[in-house]
Amino acid sequence: MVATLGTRARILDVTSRLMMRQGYEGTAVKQIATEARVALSSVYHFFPGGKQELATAAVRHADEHFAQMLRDALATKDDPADAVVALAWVVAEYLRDSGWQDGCPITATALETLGRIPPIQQAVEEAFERWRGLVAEKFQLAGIAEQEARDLAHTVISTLEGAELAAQVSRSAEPMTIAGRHLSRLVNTYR
Amino acid sequence: MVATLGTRARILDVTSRLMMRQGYEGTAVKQIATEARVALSSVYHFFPGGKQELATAAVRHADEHFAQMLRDALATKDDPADAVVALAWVVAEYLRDSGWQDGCPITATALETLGRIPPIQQAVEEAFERWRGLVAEKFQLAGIAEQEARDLAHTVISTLEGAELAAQVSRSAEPMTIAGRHLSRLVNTYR
DNA sequence: AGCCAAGTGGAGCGAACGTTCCATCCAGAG
DNA sequence: CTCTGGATGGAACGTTCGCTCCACTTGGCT
Repeated sequence: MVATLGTRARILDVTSRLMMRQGYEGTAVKQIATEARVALSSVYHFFPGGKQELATAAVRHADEHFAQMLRDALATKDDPADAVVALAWVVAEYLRDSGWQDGCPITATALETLGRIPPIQQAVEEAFERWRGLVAEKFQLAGIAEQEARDLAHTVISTLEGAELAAQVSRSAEPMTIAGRHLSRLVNTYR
Repeated sequence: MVATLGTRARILDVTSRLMMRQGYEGTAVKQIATEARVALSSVYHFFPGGKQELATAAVRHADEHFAQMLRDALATKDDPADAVVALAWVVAEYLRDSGWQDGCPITATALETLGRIPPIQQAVEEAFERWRGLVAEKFQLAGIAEQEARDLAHTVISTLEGAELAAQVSRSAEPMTIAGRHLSRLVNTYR
């Protein structure tokens, strides 16, 4: 049913965008319904588990979307150090284009619900694990040993995550470009 | 008036702790008053600007507290690479001791209110700037050039920030220890 | 044509939200 | 002792929250 998929997808899109900017508690179900041009009852029709189920699904939705962005950015360069710089650059563009309003799509929701809404925390954990996996895979293909590649991926994701926040707060791409430069330097020490 | 100072300080302590764990929207003024064992009217007596003024003050309060922790950790080692490892270690201990519930005291509030409550955003910006300044100062004292020290401080704070989140989500100190190791390696490439 | 399930619209629930108001309390100044 | 102003306790405000319910419309099947 095309209309069904369209409506459901629209709800998820709006939810992940709003929760990215306002967090979990700061986003009302009514606002989601309004901005998605959908009846409030439809939200509960598609997500009978209510706000928690909706938020969990939105985290997974954003996870896939962000992972695709990472894949595309990593694929533009063969050299792992160059790829990391490209990663930082793509993310920086994405932040700037939103007027520094958008950042990591799940961080705000994650921080608010940590230890209080387990299904959301698990979805966040899986998202981070997937993103690290993409980076680690790139490093291994470039000849970096498995354990080192995994550890590097940890730091790459952590650093980008923190730099995103710093860039948003200061409304400047500088934290991202600096992070990209330092990360590529770090990666280069492993070959 | 000792009691007055005590009450005000108690409100700020509770507010910063609650907002760290639940964010801005997720923390009710009534809950703050209850946990601080203070009358609700007292909260508005000390912070006539309401929740926004209270949150702004709480961010500044947490800023000072966290800065002191950074200062202490940095002072334990002379070598800048060792100091960064100590930093990561101290933060990791702090996270673990809270059962992975506490993290950076201002990140959750910052993300939720970005671009929507300017005074809070400014307080967050000043906090990050202060923390970076402490790290940069340490690097300069160790003979690293000013510009390089400042850039490194950017990445150190960003990486620790991101690693904190990863550690909280995965309930493991591993992201912090990996971050510390990589950051010290990065710092060592600058001498 | 008749039917059934998917999806909509809108009213309404109790609870919790931020905030206000004011009577009261109490320590220190005169 | 009285006076006074900072601080408190408690009730109450209008609004919004997440969520439920149900009559209704709609589009694809037999």
